[in-house]
Amino acid sequence: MKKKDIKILLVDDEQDILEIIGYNLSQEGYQIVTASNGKEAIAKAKKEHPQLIIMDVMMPEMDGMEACENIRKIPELKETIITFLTARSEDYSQVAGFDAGADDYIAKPIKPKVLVSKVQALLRRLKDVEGVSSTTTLTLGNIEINREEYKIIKDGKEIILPRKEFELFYLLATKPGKVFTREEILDKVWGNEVVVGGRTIDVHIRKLREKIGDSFFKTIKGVGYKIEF
Amino acid sequence: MKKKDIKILLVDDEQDILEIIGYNLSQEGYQIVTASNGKEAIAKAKKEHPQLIIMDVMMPEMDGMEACENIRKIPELKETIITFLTARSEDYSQVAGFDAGADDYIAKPIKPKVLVSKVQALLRRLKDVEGVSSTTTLTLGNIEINREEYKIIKDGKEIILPRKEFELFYLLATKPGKVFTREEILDKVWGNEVVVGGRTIDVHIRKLREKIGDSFFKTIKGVGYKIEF
DNA sequence: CTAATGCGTTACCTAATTGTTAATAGATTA
DNA sequence: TAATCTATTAACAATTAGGTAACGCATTAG
Repeated sequence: MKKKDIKILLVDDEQDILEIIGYNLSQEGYQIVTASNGKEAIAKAKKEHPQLIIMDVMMPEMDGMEACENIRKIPELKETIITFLTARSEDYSQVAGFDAGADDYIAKPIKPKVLVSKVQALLRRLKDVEGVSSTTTLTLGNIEINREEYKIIKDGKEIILPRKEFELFYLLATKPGKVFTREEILDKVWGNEVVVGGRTIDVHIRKLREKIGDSFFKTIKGVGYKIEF
Repeated sequence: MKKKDIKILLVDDEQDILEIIGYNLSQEGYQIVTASNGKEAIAKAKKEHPQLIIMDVMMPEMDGMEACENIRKIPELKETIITFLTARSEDYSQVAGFDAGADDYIAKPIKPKVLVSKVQALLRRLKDVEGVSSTTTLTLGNIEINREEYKIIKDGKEIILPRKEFELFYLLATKPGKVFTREEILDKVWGNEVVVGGRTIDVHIRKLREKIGDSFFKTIKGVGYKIEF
């Protein structure tokens, strides 16, 4: 999905904030729709079907929480990402927003640049959904890989892997059967600038074999490794 | 909250009254539980967690006042509305009832219709609390988190947490199992421009481990923390 | 057949990360 | 205003992850 196809609904009772945030986001290429209270927000959300709603918590007429609850009840907007804007002082209410169905919250004041990168991060979630890996978990045979919880479950047993091991395993698991060359692995797991010795990958593979099971990992000599289920 | 999810505990030593009131309220769709004396009332209250208790003042074994005081001492029942049934003559006891922790009283005899509307009015109070400020408590296993009072109840014991600790705990508890990265935690609990030292999160986690129990908190090295029940 | 190459394995070292405690300044409350 | 209580930091301890060296084994090219 291209940026210009993405519609963002901004809801705040302060005109200034709508303008500042709106300006910055539209500079990035997003389509911006605004509303200045909860009721208006619901109406616009219904009409415009935005992918993302950024909403102040404290507003006249109908506050953000209530509006959020209402929006969540609209079937077409189930997939919409809702994030709150909250003043830093009222911090506990931030967390409270989740009950109302919010996906995230952002503390005010926020620098435009930070906001933009936050929005991008939030929308990435959306993209993923439309792309390939809709779920956070990847299931392969009797093994379940949960990116969110950073663990894998094999035959119901939970195995927690250190970062690098997890990433290596995850990489291989994204395309079972595909052979990943050493170069490819280094590139994706270690990053392209890091230089490590020649035995590093082997050692990590070994640890995975130990923890997950030898049989899953296949060495293709002179080429690299692959995973098989 | 729907009517059928609302549980009302009726306490009176006269079987007739239990039946009449119980019938009328269950016709309205409420769930009814009964007890015929104070002791039984406490036991049932503990077990059933009613939202509303309607209790006669004069009863054998243990009277309403005493039962009320006892019920008020049970943390999980802090939110329960207790109302007394009193004979019109003994009006002084009405006032006394508030000391015991009662929220209201109803004069006997009362016509069923009047009673029903009273009950509805009382429950509206409850609804408001749960509606506007969204759910007050989050329950996870044997731990109940009460956002309004910045405290948690574990195995019936109340633990009061300072703000930051509470927020951190609450954040983790919103998604048990999910690993929250340090970045994420800082972002949500401390806010996006606050800069704190590297050990701050650890220290807070440590305090939580101390107060709530070590076993709930899991460190994923190189990634972050998560909570498990 | 033998050397060369590539991979597997183990043990170990170091750097990074987290745990713990105590001290201090800032908030809050009585 | 004094008396707590909180949040944060600093300093140091403990732990763990990541990486490497060294060596062994297997395969293969010559």
